[in-house]
Amino acid sequence: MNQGMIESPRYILDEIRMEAESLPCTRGLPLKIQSAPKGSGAVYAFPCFQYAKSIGKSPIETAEELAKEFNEKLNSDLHKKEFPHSLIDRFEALKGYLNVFAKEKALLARILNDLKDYGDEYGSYPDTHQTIVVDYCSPNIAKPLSVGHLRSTIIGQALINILRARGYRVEGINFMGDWGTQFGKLLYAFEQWGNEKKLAEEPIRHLLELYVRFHKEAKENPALEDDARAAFKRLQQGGEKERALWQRFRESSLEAFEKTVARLGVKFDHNWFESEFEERAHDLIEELLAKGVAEESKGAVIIPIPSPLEAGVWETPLLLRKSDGTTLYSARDLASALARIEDFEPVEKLIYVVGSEQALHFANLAKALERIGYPDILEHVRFGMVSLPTGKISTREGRVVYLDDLLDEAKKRAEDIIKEKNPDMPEDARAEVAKKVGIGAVIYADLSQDRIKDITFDWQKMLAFDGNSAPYLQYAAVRCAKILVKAEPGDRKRLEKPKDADIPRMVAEIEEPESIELLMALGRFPQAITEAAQRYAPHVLASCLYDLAAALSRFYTEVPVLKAETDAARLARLALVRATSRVLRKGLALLGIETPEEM
RNA sequence: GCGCCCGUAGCUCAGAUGGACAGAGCAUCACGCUCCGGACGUGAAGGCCGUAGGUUCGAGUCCUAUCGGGCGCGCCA
Repeated sequence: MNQGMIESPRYILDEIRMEAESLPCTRGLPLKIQSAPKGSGAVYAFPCFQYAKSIGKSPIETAEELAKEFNEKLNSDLHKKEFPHSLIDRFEALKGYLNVFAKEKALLARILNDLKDYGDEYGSYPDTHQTIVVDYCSPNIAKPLSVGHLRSTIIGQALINILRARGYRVEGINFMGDWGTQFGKLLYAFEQWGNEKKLAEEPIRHLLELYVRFHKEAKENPALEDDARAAFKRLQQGGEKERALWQRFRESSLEAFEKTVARLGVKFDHNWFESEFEERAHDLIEELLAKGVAEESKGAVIIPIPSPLEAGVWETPLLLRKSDGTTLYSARDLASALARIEDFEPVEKLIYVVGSEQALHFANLAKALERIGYPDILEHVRFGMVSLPTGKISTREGRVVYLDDLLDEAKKRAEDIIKEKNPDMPEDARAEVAKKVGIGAVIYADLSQDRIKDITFDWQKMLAFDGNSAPYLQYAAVRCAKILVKAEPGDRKRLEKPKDADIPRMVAEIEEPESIELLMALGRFPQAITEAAQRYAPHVLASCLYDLAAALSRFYTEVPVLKAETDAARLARLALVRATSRVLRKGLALLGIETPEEM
């Protein structure tokens, strides 16, 4: 969505890129800039193959010629006037690539400077004045949160945080499924087998029991389905008894959901209910019929979807209203989408963090919105299915892992490890740390990989505590914190109130490859936020943080901080450690993961 | 039957918009604390990127077939 957006660069790497791209000689040439590979020493590169071909020369020769020309331009008075604080040192040709080298010390100084100036805001971007509405979690009442909803919730929350850091105004909506024929089933089931006391004490478990029992009995006796439909009809028509009971299902469920989700650090901006769009859906259907967007078909109301390939061929339509006159989920979803557009006007995007299995529904919803006048507004941020080693998750058949159980187990395993690694930690502190580490591990296990892939649920993997895992990142942050705690008060004061003059002195001290690599890893953080936001891909941020933690671990073993040879070196390294600590914490927080002080 | 998604090291995964030798973690083997916490670091081994064609100066990435797995396909949500 940000592609082509012109913004003044806020961070150093973007600035270098802009400078390289705006050299007079690149204008008009078919040169695309890209990041240079890691060990090359360059920051950016222009591949010259295509251009070389167009002028009929070898890429190697072309790159060499361009390097010569670019270097001349770089040293010209014109360029120096346009970029008085130029950050590009030189261009070098290598194997058909034109590599852009930054002035290393200036680059390092700028990163340190950005870190100092922005403090905790480092990596964040200014307000874009654009609003994005994110639909996530969105469970069905009467079903407990299973590990499937875990994905929507943690991906959604991470995206919300990342988009906000990128400067978007975000409204997060939890859209509760509290309407539809299934509530007829529950109403009927409660009348038959319900237990008042259980409903008050354990609403979700009880509703699930009723749901499962209904389906079991309905298998033997299909007539129950009719009873359920009748019960739902009474609810729709405002039957007092049904209304009251349904209201109780709703309230107790929402309360339970919010409690569970709070354990993941998630709090919804808005709780919307599907049932509240029933009336609007009816009105909308009439309006769309009148406009000719919707039409009747076999007694139902649909929005026809033409095939993009063949004229006259129709694909599965978006079904709005059943032949019995009741609205369908699609209609309520469409009405709610329009409500979002109105309530939060102007809206840039409506994002739905929902599993891939609903791809068709959202593709059709997007086409419907397009016909109503909102093209390109809906974005289905899909993710793969979670299955269990024993097979597909099935609430009806009791094949589920509940979110609460998973989080309990995560905490327990983390506690065992803390007991082993850090036996002196007092018990109450241990419980608190175990919560952050265990739940962090669960969140990271999901967010560290591309969301599109299916996941087979695996305790081992969910609760990985070493290697590329949340605890590894948290551990790196904890090591930083420990160094800072042990630093002399005088040093800490200098770090708190740095002077501009400190920075050149620090840069002069940053010489070891581990230190430079660490600082460069810090420099890449802002770009990771941009890319993660553009692609709706939290794993881009996760992998940037992993690289940073790995750089810190190498730095930690190779470069002494408190026992540095000189005062100046110690201060410079302390500044690196402090910045790393902050960035790791912030990055993890964006993913929805807390960092303990010790572990 | 049609449509969408996935297939990269023994296992779990990065490699978006085609580009410089395909990278991590786990597991395996070998190393490393007189020094800020070893939930760590260093190294080794491990790959015809499912298969076959094609486009391109260049393909893990794009196209076409094909195999394997997942999901979906009008009155559920």
